[in-house]
Amino acid sequence: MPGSPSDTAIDHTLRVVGDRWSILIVRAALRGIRRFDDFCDDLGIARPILTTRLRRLVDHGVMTKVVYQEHPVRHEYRLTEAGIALSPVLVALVRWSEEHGGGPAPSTALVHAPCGTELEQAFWCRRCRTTFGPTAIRGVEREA
Amino acid sequence: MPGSPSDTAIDHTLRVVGDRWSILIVRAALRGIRRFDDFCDDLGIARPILTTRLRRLVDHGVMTKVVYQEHPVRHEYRLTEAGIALSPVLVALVRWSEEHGGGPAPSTALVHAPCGTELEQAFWCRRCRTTFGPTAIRGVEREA
DNA sequence: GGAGTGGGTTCTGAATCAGAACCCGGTCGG
DNA sequence: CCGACCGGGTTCTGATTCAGAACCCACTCC
Repeated sequence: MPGSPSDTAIDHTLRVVGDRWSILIVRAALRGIRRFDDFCDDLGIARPILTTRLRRLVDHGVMTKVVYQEHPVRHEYRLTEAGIALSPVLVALVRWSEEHGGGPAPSTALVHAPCGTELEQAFWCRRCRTTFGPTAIRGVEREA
Repeated sequence: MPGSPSDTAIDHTLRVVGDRWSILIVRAALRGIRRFDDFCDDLGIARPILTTRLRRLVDHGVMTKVVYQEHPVRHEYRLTEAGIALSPVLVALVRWSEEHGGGPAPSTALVHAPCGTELEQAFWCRRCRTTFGPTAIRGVEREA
């Protein structure tokens, strides 16, 4: 239901994060990882690929490269607001992995920080003040 | 915040849908596309790649290949329940594309079917009965 | 029996991936 | 002041994967 033929916005997004590594990099960053070598170790990604992925993410405003000390110059990579805004994608993927992905169960659960209850992800209609599932979604044409 | 180092469930999922095409194929399927050539035309994907992607999606239970007529035998590809359950990922991606993706705005809006209001996607805590954003998420270790 | 249709497979070359090795500026210990 | 080390890369090399065009085949329709 999202979009019409050759709707290119999502296509553009997938060019940025639509490979096996970028999403995992964002996920690692959400867990607090910031330094080149830590990404390497955590993800088991080859260094050259990490280089290109980080550069691409920076170019597209998902992460920023900041100097955290001079003498010697050292950088770290942080998520921007836009990067943090990818969380729903991550959460949706984690959810789906748990329920349908097969493979080993993840070792951590995602919870609502204030109360510790496992979170749910839902579609929300502000007019009806109700949550609903994917079958209640429709796509409508929007004027250009 | 999702998961711990080398949490392989999401990794496994990304091996299935973590390329530029699979997600777009699922999106097309959600729009009602079912036949090989229609996927080709709609997505502008090369045929051999579509072949491998469809096979992979079928192998992993995201889609099924069903015969919709004999004489001559014709198949179509439909989403399974698991495939439909990928909607939140799609929606999250579309949302992010609209807000942060740059590129052209999508031509369709996603709405709550019964009332036609544009939908929102949120995290929901059933205990607190409240929605919240990504900054209120925490990951906790789960016992094996 | 010739054209058309659905659903592919087989060729090519180009781009991308993965890993190991190397590099380079700076700092530290002796 | 010399060698080892660390963070953050780049450069090589081969194995996959991508993309596109062309081809194939069973079947139907005219």
